[in-house]
Amino acid sequence: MATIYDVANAAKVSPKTVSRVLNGDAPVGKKTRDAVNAAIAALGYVPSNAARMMRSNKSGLVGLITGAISDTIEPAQPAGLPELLLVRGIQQTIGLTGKTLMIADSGNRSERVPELIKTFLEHRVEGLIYVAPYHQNVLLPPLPSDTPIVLTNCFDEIGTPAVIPDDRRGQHDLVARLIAAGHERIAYLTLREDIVATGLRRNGYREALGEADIAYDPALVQCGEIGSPETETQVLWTAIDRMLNLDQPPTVFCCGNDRQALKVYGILRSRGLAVPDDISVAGYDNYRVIAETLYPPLTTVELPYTAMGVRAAQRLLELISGEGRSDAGTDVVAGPVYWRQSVTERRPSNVSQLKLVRED
Amino acid sequence: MATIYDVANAAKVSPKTVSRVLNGDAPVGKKTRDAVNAAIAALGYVPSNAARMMRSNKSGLVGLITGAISDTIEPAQPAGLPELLLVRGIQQTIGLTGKTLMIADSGNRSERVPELIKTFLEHRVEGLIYVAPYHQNVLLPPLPSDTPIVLTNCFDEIGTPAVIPDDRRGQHDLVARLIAAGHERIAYLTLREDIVATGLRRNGYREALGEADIAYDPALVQCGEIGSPETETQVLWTAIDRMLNLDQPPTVFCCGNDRQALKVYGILRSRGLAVPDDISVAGYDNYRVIAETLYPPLTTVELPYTAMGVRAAQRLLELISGEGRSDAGTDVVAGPVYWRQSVTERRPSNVSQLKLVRED
DNA sequence: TGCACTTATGACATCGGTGTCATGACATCG
DNA sequence: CGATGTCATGACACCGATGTCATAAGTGCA
Repeated sequence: MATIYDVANAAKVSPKTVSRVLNGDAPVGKKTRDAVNAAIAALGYVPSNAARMMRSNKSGLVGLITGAISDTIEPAQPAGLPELLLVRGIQQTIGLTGKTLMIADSGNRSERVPELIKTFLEHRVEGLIYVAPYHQNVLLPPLPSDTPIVLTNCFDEIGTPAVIPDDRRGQHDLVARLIAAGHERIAYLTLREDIVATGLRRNGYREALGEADIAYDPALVQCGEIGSPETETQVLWTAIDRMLNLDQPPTVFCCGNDRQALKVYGILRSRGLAVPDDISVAGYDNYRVIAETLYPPLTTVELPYTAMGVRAAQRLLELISGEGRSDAGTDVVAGPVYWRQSVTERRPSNVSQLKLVRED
Repeated sequence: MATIYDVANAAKVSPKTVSRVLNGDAPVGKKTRDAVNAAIAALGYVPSNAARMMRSNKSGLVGLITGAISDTIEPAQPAGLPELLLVRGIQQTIGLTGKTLMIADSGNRSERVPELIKTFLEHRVEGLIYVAPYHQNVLLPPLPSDTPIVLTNCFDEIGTPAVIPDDRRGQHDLVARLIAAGHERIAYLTLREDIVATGLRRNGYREALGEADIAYDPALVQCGEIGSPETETQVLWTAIDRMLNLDQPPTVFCCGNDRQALKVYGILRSRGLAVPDDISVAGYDNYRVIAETLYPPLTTVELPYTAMGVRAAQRLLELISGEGRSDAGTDVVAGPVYWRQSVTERRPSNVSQLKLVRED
């Protein structure tokens, strides 16, 4: 690969003059400049970032650590793709600044993370972003204090800058919207109990009910994701069955995610129930391939991965430029409700009538 | 950030000795080594890759150019995620070698590609991988001859090393399997005419029919993806309708991809047809979130993105190490058929009976 | 015409590592 | 006991850019 000296020789000038042409930091005579540019083109010269970095100490690199790309060789969950939207948002934002994103993958084995961080530090990245595959609590090894880091889709307990989804508000807004559409018996099929989102979303669900003076009925809240993936359909089937046989059965099923909603569509139809004429269904995530493609399209809440990625990258850029504060804490990002045809609009007027009837 | 000189001073040795401890390229006395390691730990020293690279000319970097991460700000296609499995396969394979992957994103605007290539060359990447979001023909700007490149999910007409999916064989194997299961009237809802895969897959479809001496019936092959995304459901509905009203209606619908199959499930059920009892459905891609979650689970062919990513990375590594040949042409990767409950097994014995009946 | 000033260019040191070669201290062997 | 070889270590140059400073040529103004 040609160097700046080769170019200087070919153009019969000093290396420093070539440098000036490249960076435009001092005026260069037109004839000289043309000769240099001609030499650069003829030799196919591309300046070396490494040499440049040695003097400037600016690498122009941002490191991204994720388990999202290859969680395992054969991912247990068939989902596990949407969180790549986070990477998309980050890449878009970082790319705009002219910096280059380096991606490393922990394969979701946290013991590999320190090694990846070391590689990034060797490349003198200006900042780091850590992306978790789902909303969770993490604990990362300490970093040198001059390298900022932003956690994305996760948080820790020492106040590291973080960007997480607003699970409580998402579920709240969806349920509030269902209530506005006239639903009162709102079933909720949750995700596994041990994930952070489940608790937050149930809070949102209860909050929305409370605001509408609807009593919380534990019989309407069941986990739809117990046990192994193989038994999942059976678990769902049983939970749905139980709820449909209640004295006051639900008029709508809220699902833990759109994938679960897809399963619920199939189960309900196998029982001869039409969506939404006999029963409404709502999801979570706005996983578009499912939500928009399902027939009828699925009402759901956006899990705002792309927006979170953008926000995380912005925060990191602020930290790098010195504007941001590393103690500014956690950003919570909410996503909108997408109202589609999987939920019926019952008339609000009917709602009050129903209430009256029931109060008789 | 501490340098090797700081460490040398702290350990009271020469920088070269520190270098030897780091790289183990020459024996170092135990006491000296311990002192050096202590100094490294105390100062939090991390060697600079840039400085290292200046002498060694080995960057340890591989560049990946893709439009797959952010095709546009608001992707027109709600799909556009599975091709990230390519990135996953590449990352896995590159990561094993200790090299670091740099990712840049063209945002699917090809005019940005030269700029991205330049950035990578400045970082002196050892090789490049270009990933297309779907199987297509591309034309990249020329590269310096000492930087190898592998095209993935695309190819060009000048014989650049490439890895593409075996669309013909995938569709062939699926149809052959359907025939083995006793199906003869096999409908085929294709993707858009202008994409490479459509032609190849139709060849595979015809080939499989030919091998079983089943006549090709153009009435059974219709494009399911004409016009805008909004009208897609309508187009599908019409195509399905037309085929179901044939004198000899199909017993199975092959879809252009799993997403289309998901739509077809909904349409068939709305017409009161049960899958698979009344009519069978097959997809393409093995997009697991859909194929495994659909009820009943979907028979489909794998579009072997992860395997292709692995293969592409392997080929690049061979080229970098000098083993591979840059004129070895195009690798075609086939994926297996996933046989699930969306297709009925008709008895082969019945098939011959049916044939007899028809020949009467 | 001479002096101050700008413009265009080059010489040289420097960034942080590593390759090459030299050197001093021991160990081994005839 | 001296010659030879091995081991541990250091001095120094070099990789390819760029910052600093010096200098030569040209420009404006008194």
